[in-house]
Amino acid sequence: MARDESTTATERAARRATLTIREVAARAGVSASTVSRVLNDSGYVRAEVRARIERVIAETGYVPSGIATNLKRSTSTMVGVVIPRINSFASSEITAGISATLAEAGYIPILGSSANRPENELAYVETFRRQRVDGVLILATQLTGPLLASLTEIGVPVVVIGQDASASGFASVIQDERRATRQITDLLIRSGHRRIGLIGVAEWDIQVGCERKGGYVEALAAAGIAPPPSWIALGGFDLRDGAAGADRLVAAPEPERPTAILAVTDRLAIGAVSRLVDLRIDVPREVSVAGIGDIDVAAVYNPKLTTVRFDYFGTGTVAARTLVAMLRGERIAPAAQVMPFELRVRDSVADRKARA
Amino acid sequence: MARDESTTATERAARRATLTIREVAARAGVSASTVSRVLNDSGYVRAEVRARIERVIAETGYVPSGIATNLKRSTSTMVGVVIPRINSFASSEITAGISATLAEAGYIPILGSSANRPENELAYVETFRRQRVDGVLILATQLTGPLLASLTEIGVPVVVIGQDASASGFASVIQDERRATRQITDLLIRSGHRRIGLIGVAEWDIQVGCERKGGYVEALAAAGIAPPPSWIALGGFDLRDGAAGADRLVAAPEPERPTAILAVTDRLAIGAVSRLVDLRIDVPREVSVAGIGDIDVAAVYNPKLTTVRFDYFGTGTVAARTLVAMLRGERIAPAAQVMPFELRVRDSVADRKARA
DNA sequence: CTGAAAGCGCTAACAT
DNA sequence: ATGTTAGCGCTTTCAG
Repeated sequence: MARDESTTATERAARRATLTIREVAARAGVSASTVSRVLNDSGYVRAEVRARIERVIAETGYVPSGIATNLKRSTSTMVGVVIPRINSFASSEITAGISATLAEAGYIPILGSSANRPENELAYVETFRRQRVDGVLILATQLTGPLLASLTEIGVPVVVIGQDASASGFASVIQDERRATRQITDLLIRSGHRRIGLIGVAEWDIQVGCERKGGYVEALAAAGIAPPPSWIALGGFDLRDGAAGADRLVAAPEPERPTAILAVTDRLAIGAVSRLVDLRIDVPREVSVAGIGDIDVAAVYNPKLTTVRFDYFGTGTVAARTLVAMLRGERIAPAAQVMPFELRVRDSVADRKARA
Repeated sequence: MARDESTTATERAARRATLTIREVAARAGVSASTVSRVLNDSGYVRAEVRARIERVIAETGYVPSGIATNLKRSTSTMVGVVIPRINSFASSEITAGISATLAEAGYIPILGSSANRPENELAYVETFRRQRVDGVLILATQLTGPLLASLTEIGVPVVVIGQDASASGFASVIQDERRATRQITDLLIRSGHRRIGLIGVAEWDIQVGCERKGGYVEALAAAGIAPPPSWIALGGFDLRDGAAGADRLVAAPEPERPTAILAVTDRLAIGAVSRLVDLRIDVPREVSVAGIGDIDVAAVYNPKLTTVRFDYFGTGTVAARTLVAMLRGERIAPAAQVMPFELRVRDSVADRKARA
């Protein structure tokens, strides 16, 4: 690819002005409509003429303007996707699932990564509305009133991920956070633990903050256990927050010091284990740790992490498929589809009954 | 938000047909041009008239069509982003950096996740071209001839990430893969290791497959070491590939069995360590392991992984900033910007000299 | 300060 | 089988 080094690729290309369908038509000696017909393979075109047009297209490298087509057809083949943080395991898996499904159906995702700021989420939805996307997929931190209003007024199909917005009229794809958390907490209880700490996150996060904590509390309550405040450490989503949580829980006064810790996220669990190891506290012999999510490294962490698996990629796939169905005109009830989950019992939880 | 449950949010919204600027103008008793002026805050509009128009806009919830604006102005405020696999640590960090920077500059990313398929990469670039994006950011698996041609012909600014395409006239943002790998290999050598195995990936991947392997070979050569085939295990990017690689290297005949393993990726390193642990081989006492990349869990893995840190988020930021500068008309030379890296010495590599 | 007119690049009746 | 015409919804001279 040796070239004139004094110009950039971009400069070279810029010299060739972008062709229009009319210019292609002129060069082929036909009208624009005929070119349009071969472009869209619609209507009748004599084989000879079609060949001539195709040759001109090939020679000139003409690419029709999607913008003009969109304006004319009043569709855009674009789907707006709002994600809180693209650089997290769950979000990126969901996005991958969405992207694959959308691509297959001929739609292209335009992405808004909101950095967990509700105001950004609203701003992206507004942007999508201007850009006249054909549909919206949203994984929102918080479904605030204005956001819901904007989603309603946008006037195109919307699928909400992660939160049940069916009461507001939106098809939703959700995880059963509460039940999953309850089951993993039950597992800890069944393993003979009674003093079970929680490393959680702030409660403005509906799923992870509220639902998961709720599941934990419910499971304990069902076993007749009422967790004292010293068992609960709330913070952010960072690995460090996991470490800080471990510090806090382990510092509880001896009679109530937890023998097991449930972290609402695998990352938090890993942060916690790492800190416990630093503290020379053996996991799981002295303290058991369980996570939630089953991120990829959970299975190869040392010790291998006991957790509950959510199928994030599948969640993205299901949401995108639902949207595509709506886009095709199928009438989808505004109900919530609940994704399945699965306990993954590995090595980070010890059975106290066996020892007792 | 109690509502009539028999209709979806979408259906309710669909009843309101989308307004046009002309309808807004009619309601405000002015012409479309005047509405356009207030929309874009251009030219003069009497305060009273402006207020009237703004009221109509607020009441009707009118949102101008970005598509029409784009067609008229022949820009799109959209930037095409091609990424091999959105659901990987490095890619998602890069994308996050891109997304944040682009948002700040008023551009919105449209995303193509190519699943590591060169043909998809080309297809996305073609799609971007049709959609008349204002610029392209591409992290390609392979910069094939057709891809390069397409990027040249697209006629808008392009920044290539991860590979030096400056010879083809493209501004590029790259990591110094070879030098980084060479340095971490040197670290292993300085720690007293002579038999150093490599867990690598197939060589169609330029950066990770070729460059990193090259750095490893160079460092060994400089130390007068010629790695026999039994030291090199090539595979994919998966955690399992790391485990498989560990199996292979550890099975080398005793006199040449590696005392240290360099995995070209932290994930591979973690997969390898996990397998070694299963095999009851102590890391780092019996076998040292180092990775490359410094993914977030590297610092909290058990043992903490010695690796080299690349700033992926920053890479995305720099690439996006470069593109934005080009978009603003600055003349950017088609050169490669090399991102810095940093050795991260932690606990997974043992010093053999100390013991000897 | 405001309106009329032209047109961005394409498609889709409607003619022929 | 092909061309003509009339816009899609907006912006932007150019007049007034």
